[in-house]
Amino acid sequence: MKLECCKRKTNSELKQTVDFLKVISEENRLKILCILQEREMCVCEIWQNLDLSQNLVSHHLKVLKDFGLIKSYKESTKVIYALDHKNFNRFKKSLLYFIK
Amino acid sequence: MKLECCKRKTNSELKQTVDFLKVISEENRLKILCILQEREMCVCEIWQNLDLSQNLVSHHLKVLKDFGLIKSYKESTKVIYALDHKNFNRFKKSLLYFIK
DNA sequence: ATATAATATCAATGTGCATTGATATTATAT
DNA sequence: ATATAATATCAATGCACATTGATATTATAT
Repeated sequence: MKLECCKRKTNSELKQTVDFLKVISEENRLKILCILQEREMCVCEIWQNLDLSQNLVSHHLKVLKDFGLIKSYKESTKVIYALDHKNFNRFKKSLLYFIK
Repeated sequence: MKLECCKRKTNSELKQTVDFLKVISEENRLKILCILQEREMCVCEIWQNLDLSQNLVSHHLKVLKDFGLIKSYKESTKVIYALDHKNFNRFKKSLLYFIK
């Protein structure tokens, strides 16, 4: 019989956790999350803290947003990004179940 | 001026954390770590809990071992793998610094 | 000596995904 | 109307890495 962490039900949660890990295991995305833990920020501010092309920053922000780790709203020409604390905490909690 | 988490010194620790994340963001490797949190095990036992070819199990074990997350010793024809708790905890702690 | 069990290694293939360069969109200011 | 600033999208490229199939190694048992 398989161990608890390899059973079907647990496994689907493990897959979600793996997806979370894949999203945050990219240097610039982890940095962005790190940055947004300070406070919400517009793209240009985030950009200043990284060494990336503008479109690449945009791309990584999209990945994080699509996964639900950050959210955004417009303020005139700027777009402000902020952590989605609720989801972020949910994924962190899930992760800690697998790496106790 | 860049934020704390984007400064040079912090950044090198962030890179290590990213490498850790890359290693554990593979479904089967995360499972293996999960399994070995129960107790140490030989390859064939680990194998029974996964749905992988033998050589692929071997490959993932090597990745985990090279990175220092697990260690092994021989017992006649078998090879027993165990968590390297010290390193594992070190990386977990590092990770939690970036995703508070 | 030979066979078998347990594990590791190696070369080849395929794929996901970060990166790049160019262009589009949206909103404000003149 | 036009220009500029801020951000997003798109197509193309390249690379890291998981996967596969075949073979090698190591130790025990007969």
